Amino acid sequence: MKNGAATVFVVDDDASVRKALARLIQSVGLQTKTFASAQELLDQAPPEGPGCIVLDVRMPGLNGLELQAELTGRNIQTPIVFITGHGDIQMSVRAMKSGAVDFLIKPFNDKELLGAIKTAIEKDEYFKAAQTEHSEIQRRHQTLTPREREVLGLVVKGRMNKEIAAELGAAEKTVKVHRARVMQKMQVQSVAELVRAAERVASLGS
Amino acid sequence: MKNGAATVFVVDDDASVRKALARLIQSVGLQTKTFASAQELLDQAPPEGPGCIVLDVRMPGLNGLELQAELTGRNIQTPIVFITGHGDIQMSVRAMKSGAVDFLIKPFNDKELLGAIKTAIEKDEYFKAAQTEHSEIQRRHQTLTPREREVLGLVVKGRMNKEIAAELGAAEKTVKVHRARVMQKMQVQSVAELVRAAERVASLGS
DNA sequence: TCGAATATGGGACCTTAGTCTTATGCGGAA
DNA sequence: TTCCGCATAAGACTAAGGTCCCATATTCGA
Repeated sequence: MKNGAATVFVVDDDASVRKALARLIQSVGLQTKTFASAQELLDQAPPEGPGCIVLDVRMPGLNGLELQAELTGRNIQTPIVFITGHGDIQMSVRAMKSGAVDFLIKPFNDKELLGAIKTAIEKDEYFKAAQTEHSEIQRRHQTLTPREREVLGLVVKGRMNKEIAAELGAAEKTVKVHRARVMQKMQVQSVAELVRAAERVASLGS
Repeated sequence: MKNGAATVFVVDDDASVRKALARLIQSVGLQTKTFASAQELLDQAPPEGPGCIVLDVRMPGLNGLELQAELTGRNIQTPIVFITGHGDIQMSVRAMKSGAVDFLIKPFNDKELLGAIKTAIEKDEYFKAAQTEHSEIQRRHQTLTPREREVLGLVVKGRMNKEIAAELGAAEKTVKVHRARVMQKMQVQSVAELVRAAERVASLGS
């Protein structure tokens, strides 16, 4: 993975820790942005490129877990690596259940952290790629008219044109017209591709 | 979910804890089986119906994490709820990263445990259902001859018979024959269904 | 009120896919 | 050697899908 373009967002209220983390992370060629509090990160626009968040659990103001929840609420799923000096098991379990990539306790060795960051960034890259593809298909699906969506639904269920016509109370000819437009708008050349595209639309709500 | 038929496997080296857990779990109508050690559980045949494992981390012999790894190695993915008196964060994180449903520390309240068990059983039911369907499709796929598999691959890519014929160096007529047999053996009536079936085969290796 | 988007559908054709029957060649197992 | 599974394929259709061009009706917003 070309982690070179990735950015690691470091959130810790201790300036010296931020500095040390930034130095370590930069030493492997990653970009860093540091924040002294959860709020500072939230005020930032959501990141563009791939990246991850390295987050201290205990901080004044919003703590790490609260920030994680807030990000989830805003539908920002940048992977999070927690670090902490004084954590407990409940905290770590809660963080992991909420999807954290790792939860490290200080002092941790550099390799551990860098390994977790690498995993997190790869996860983000993978997710963002899937996301991009998915939203493109979603966009196309939204250009369909209601009737075209109905036809699409029945086509991907394997119905024949005549069956679709019967179910919708229309002429087979009309179904063909809708169907052709669906293929055009979804930008697919075959039923097989159409089925795959439709599966992805279905997989994340309409 | 009809958790009524589900079985909870309790593994703890302390007989009094086993007894208490069994009583609690049975009080909500679930079956229990208790084991004094990881090895005892492993000696048992893998469970048939839906269920989950409630597992103490610290035990003589194989500990909880080792048992989890061993089960994973044997491809048994019954969900695990860990409980512990003396755990640390590393342990909990490792358990969660390996897919544990929850990691509770004693003393926990009954609702917490029962909630985790409920989640775990639902997960198992969901997984087992998907598993069953998947292995059926897999079974059908294995009845295909090598040539039929090639044709299947190209059909679900959206290729036309004539294209498939060209790619395989065969007559279009022959492709039609293979294709018809593929539809029969995979027990589908349409290309749409075939694509979906093939996706599932592809999703878990050949 | 007028044009754009939507849904409808006929007619004419061509291309693909599917079915049924029949048949050949090959290689391995009994 | 004989039979079976596999791959091959032609002939003769039937049916299903796709593509032109064309035309009508409704609705809705500018």
